[in-house]
Amino acid sequence: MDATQRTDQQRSADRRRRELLEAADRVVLRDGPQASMNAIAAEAGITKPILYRHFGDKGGLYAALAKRHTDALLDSLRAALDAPAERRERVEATLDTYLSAIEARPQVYRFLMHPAEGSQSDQGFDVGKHSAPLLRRMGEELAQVIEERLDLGPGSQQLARVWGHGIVGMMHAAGDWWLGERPCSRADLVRSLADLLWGRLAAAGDKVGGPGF
Amino acid sequence: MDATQRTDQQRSADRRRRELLEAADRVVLRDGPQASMNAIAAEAGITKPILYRHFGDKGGLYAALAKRHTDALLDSLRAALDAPAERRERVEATLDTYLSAIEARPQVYRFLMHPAEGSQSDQGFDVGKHSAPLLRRMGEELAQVIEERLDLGPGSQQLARVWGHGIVGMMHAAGDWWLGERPCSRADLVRSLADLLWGRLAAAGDKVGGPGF
DNA sequence: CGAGTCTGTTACCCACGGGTAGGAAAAGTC
DNA sequence: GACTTTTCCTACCCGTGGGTAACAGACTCG
Repeated sequence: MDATQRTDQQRSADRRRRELLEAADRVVLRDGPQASMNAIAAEAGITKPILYRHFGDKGGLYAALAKRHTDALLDSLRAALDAPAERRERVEATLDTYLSAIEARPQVYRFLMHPAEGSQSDQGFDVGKHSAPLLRRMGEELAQVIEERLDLGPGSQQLARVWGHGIVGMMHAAGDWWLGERPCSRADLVRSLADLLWGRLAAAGDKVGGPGF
Repeated sequence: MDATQRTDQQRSADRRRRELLEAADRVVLRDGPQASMNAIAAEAGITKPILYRHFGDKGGLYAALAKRHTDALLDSLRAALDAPAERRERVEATLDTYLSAIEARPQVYRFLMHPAEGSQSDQGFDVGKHSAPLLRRMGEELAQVIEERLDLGPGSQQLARVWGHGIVGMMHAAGDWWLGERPCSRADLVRSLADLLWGRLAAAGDKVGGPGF
């Protein structure tokens, strides 16, 4: 049990771990949030006990998996948010980044959004609650960016958080619906959402002949 | 099997059905989307086969349950949306109506939002897809109202749908987050969201000293 | 009274999914 | 080559949950 041996073992263990996570990825990509440990083990070409040796239990695997994707997506979003451009442009870039991601791997993001679903033994305590599901994390992250950069007057912190979560929810729901129906191009969707955030709802005139909205 | 007998039977069957639905309600209220047929039968004081006689299968019960609440909530929302007041006031009333509802019965609405979760035999076809879960229906409904009453110029139909789903998602996510953390009063939340829809995001000035957002 | 039916119950089937024990096999060790 | 140790797989346990078959009592009707 000397040092070099230790590192060798750890190296191989890490490699294995990565492989397993990638297999899990593929399964989630195919089965969505319903992915079972059996299926994941099968996909990885190994058997369940190994999975359990590596991740402890299902929650552990899920957490590892979630962390991976969540971090990746959040990095992309931060990049879009930090680009040197006008505010509107950056908002559009951020929306587009998110939509591209869910478009490329819808099942994965369904899994990330609702980590609790598909589990039956986790009845007692909701995994989603303490694994900080993607939506919450994105909301908080966005809130922070807003609060940092915008001058919102008194109560700005509260306001920023509400907006953060609200905007993320808007993005998510619109994205979900759009994925299902594909009623327009991604660019159109981005523009429409940005328009909404830019106050076009309040600015629009009442339709002639009808009761005002 | 003459006519009056038929009606008697039907009457009693209907009453029973209502009782069962109310029991199911209570269970969902307690257990959320994980409510099982066993639990519901127990709560109703009867046994599973009766449930199955009345609703066919789990999907049937879920659909009936969902329809009930969905219709009720949508009616409230329509009422708020149709009130004789200014646009901003009506938007706030609608937001407040929704938030009151989820505040009163959070588990029920978690169930309505994600009808697919907690089911294991429905793997093949997603119940949520054809039972038009609450979020989608609200989105479409709102889209219709927007499109009917607002003059949005060319592409108004598309725009209205995007906005409908987007606003509903915003409401939902913000509501979810708010329920979990209670960072402010309902009224504050309503005002903040309305501000967001009114374009304060675009109108806000950059914070002095930082990079613009 | 006896035949059919409606209602409800018990008791079960079956599949699934998380999680683990215990033995086979492979790899290192003297 | 025999002995230990580690690694991994087979085979299973257990709880759960949807769904059903088969039986038991009430009620009707001839």
